[in-house]
Amino acid sequence: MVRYSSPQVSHVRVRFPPSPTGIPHLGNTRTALFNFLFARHNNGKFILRIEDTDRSRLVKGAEDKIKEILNWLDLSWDEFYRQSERLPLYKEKANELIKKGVARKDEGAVRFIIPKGKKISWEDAIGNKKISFKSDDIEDFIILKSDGYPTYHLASVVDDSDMKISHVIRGDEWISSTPKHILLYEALGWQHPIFAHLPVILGPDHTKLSKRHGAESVLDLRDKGFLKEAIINFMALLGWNPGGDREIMGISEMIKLFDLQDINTGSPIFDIKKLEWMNGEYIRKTQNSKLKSQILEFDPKIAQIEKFEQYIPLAKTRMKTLADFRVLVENQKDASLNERQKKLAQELVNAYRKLPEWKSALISTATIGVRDQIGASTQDVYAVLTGRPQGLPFEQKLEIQGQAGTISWLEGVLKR
RNA sequence: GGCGCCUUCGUCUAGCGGUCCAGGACACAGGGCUUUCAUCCCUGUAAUCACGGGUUCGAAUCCCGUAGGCGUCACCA
Repeated sequence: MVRYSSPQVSHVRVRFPPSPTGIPHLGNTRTALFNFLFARHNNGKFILRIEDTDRSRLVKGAEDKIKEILNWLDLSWDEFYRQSERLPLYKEKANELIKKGVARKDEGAVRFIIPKGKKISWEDAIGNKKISFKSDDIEDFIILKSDGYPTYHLASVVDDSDMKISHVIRGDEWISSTPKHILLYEALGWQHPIFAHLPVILGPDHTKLSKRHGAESVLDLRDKGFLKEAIINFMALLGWNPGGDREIMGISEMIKLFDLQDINTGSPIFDIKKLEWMNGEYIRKTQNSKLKSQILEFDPKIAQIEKFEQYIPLAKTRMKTLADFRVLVENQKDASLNERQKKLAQELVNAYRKLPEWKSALISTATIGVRDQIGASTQDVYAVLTGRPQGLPFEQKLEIQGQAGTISWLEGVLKR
């Protein structure tokens, strides 16, 4: 089936509105990604809005972390707002609602009055379905707290209108709040934006993502050695399918293909195995020079390993994450050897000393010769040479490591 | 419990009434390549399309129920 890019929607303005009460997890970050993709696909604006209206739950540094995540992933925003700086606007609207008789004072707070016997419905852009609620099932709710700050409901409606948000793309845990928002839009005489409620990502235990699931934020994944390109690609494909069998896709390709119509209605489950595979795919297709800087950025101390960059082509096909590089390149110093392996080490030292030239072909024949002469196995060779049962192709690794370095390593092994 | 959303291999998904006794990817198993481990290549296991009723010549695809899962019922977002 031939697929075409979906047509552009005009005047698209979307927002990502995290509350600075913690570090966004993968699910929240994917919501940001989808908003970003939608904005860029339609040549619209992507707005970052900090929803800091709950003073008691503010976490210091959270806002910086949110920005760090978006910046690292290159999800750049076009406009920035902070709700705590817009208090007069919310207060004004709350008062307007009181004057209209649709809100009332309640112990220092302001409560919105739900009209009776109304049916509230909207067409949701995810799954193209109509969702409806009865107003009688909803209770009067607070819109302005006694500390003068608005609740999410009032603030988001006022801001989305003020900022001319065209599409509200958010997690589907907001579905049951949406009728409240629609009622507010109506009471204020405004038209509501298009709603798109994304199924949330679940953990392996089929419940909401949480700390228990390990890698809960993109920053944690980054610290484990995952590449942003892989994370973005993986997150995008959780719940979104651009059609066909395409899996490995760059951000520009995603922007070209993104369409709310292609987002699934069911909740996907986060499976780190697939992310690991995808990360490996990205590592393999990254240019060596770029991989070098990524490894250095991830683990600056790698620079202390002599000629480390020469190992990159060898390590590339054996890495799932950037963290794997060190393990591949560095020998295991405290491995214990049996008698046969010690003998192998001794004979190897003798053989290596006699080599006229330190080249992989010569290293290889010498090593295999000793191995067979002693009756050792290839696993023994790796155990002796690296301290691990397997590793980078030894003759190439040894050539890079150098004759002197290799011999002193083996002598160290023999002293244990 | 009320209200709402969801339901195709273990997982991500394709599928929009016939070409599907359901295709791809990850994971897993076996094989090839190979001086290790990988990469790469091939093969395989795995979904009676949650279940039960309809509609139709024909349903994974449409309709209705049931079950299960998830979400939400705060002066949190």
